[in-house]
Amino acid sequence: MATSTVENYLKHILLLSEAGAAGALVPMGGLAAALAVVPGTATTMAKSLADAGLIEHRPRHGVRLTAEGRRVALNVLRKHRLVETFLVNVLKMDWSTVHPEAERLEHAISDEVLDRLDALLGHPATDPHGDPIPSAQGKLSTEVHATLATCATARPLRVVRVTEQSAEFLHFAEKNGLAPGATVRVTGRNLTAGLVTVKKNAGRPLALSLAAAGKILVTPVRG
Amino acid sequence: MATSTVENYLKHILLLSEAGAAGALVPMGGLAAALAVVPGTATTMAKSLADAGLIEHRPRHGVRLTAEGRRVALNVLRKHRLVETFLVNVLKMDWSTVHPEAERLEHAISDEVLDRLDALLGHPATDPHGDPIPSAQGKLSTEVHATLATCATARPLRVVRVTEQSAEFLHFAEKNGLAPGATVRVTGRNLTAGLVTVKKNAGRPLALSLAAAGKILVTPVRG
DNA sequence: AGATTCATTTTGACTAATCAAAATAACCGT
DNA sequence: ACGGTTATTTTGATTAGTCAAAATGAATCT
Ligand SMILES: [Mn+2]
Ligand SMILES: [Mn+2]
Ligand SMILES: [Mn+2]
Ligand SMILES: [Mn+2]
Repeated sequence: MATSTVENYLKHILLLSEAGAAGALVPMGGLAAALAVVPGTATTMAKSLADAGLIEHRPRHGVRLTAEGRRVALNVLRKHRLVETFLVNVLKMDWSTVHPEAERLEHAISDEVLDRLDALLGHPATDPHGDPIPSAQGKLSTEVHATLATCATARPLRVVRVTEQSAEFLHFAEKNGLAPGATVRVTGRNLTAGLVTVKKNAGRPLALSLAAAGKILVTPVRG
Repeated sequence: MATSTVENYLKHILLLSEAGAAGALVPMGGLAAALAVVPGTATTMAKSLADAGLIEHRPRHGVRLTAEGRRVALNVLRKHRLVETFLVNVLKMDWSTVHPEAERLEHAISDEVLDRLDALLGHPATDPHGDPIPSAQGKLSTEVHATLATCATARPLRVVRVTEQSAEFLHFAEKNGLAPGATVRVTGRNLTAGLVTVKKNAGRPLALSLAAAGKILVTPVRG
């Protein structure tokens, strides 16, 4: 069985490669940063993961998951996101606090428990943050969404995902009605000032930095 | 934070000391066996737990939990048994398979999740095996029960606890109507042959070894 | 009491995971 | 094509946890 450490490396390689261009190598620097280890540690680990056939390591360039590594990573990610969903939907925990819990639980639950959680929750497609939950068959939705920093202005939008796990940001998003499911409109965007203004249906306008706006993924409201 | 290893050592010291005489030292041999490590490993660990103030180590004699060690051990045991209860009552898993799951989950859930599970389950007093769940305040029921090997014969009894976690034995107990809640009577007991015969209300008699019978704890049926 | 047995501790070695700091290779701008 | 900047890898050391096997102490049995 893969250790928690190995699972974390694989999961983060998956997340970083999903974030980057298709087929691109994940550089060691980014991986080390994501795992909060020093670069040399990531290199050492990369060598051993490559020996185990879980990743492909192009020295000095980066790493990529093998088919087997991807399978393991998707399983861990599925556990992570289903656990978050369970903690919020069943235990009624706040969506801003469940990430660190899931970070540990993802390594502790069996596939059997995973399946039962999935059934209990009604086979959800996304977790409380709108992050897609890999299917039992290992399919991970790659649907690409606009963000408050890039979407069309003036038209009504539905928030579908918040790509940040810090409690601070999640609290802020919730407090300001920017949690998944909410409806908003972008009323202004100033690229040079790096500022985005949004408005809730009947609310006061809210200003966001481009960086913050880029973390709120939206889709045009059907209608 | 205590590592999983430390938590396991403390939990097993607690279980062994509850099993033995009050105030008695837990010998290293038993501890090593319970943890499935070689005796030297247990000794090494005992020294470091003693340094951390979690146990008292009388070299060549055994170990005992300090107040702080007991507090940690009870918290882990509470997590273990509440997790087992959750897995059986909510996820509908078989009582014979939940122990190994809980063995890992007990180290992964926070006190926050623990409290919410406890509330979700309605503050249960015992887990699916009848094992008492330590209270949030750290009280562990020490109620002592008769077993099928020691109880009065002929009179109707209620099974209250099964003190074995192997799937084999639990399966056997369930298949033969000896799970907690069941009603039985001891129809015969031959100490020299080491055999106990029990009968379910309207069932065929069942023969058990004294060793097996000693693992089924019972209480006289109120009437 | 003395010798034997048994449990416990010690010693030396190993694996997984990590860091600090030095060495090295790739990249980039001129 | 060269030199400098930056990312990556190497090297040497550390910590937690473990085992095998030798050494030691406690207990038991004549
Ligand atoms: Mn994790
Ligand atoms: Mn999430
Ligand atoms: Mn455990
Ligand atoms: Mn139990």
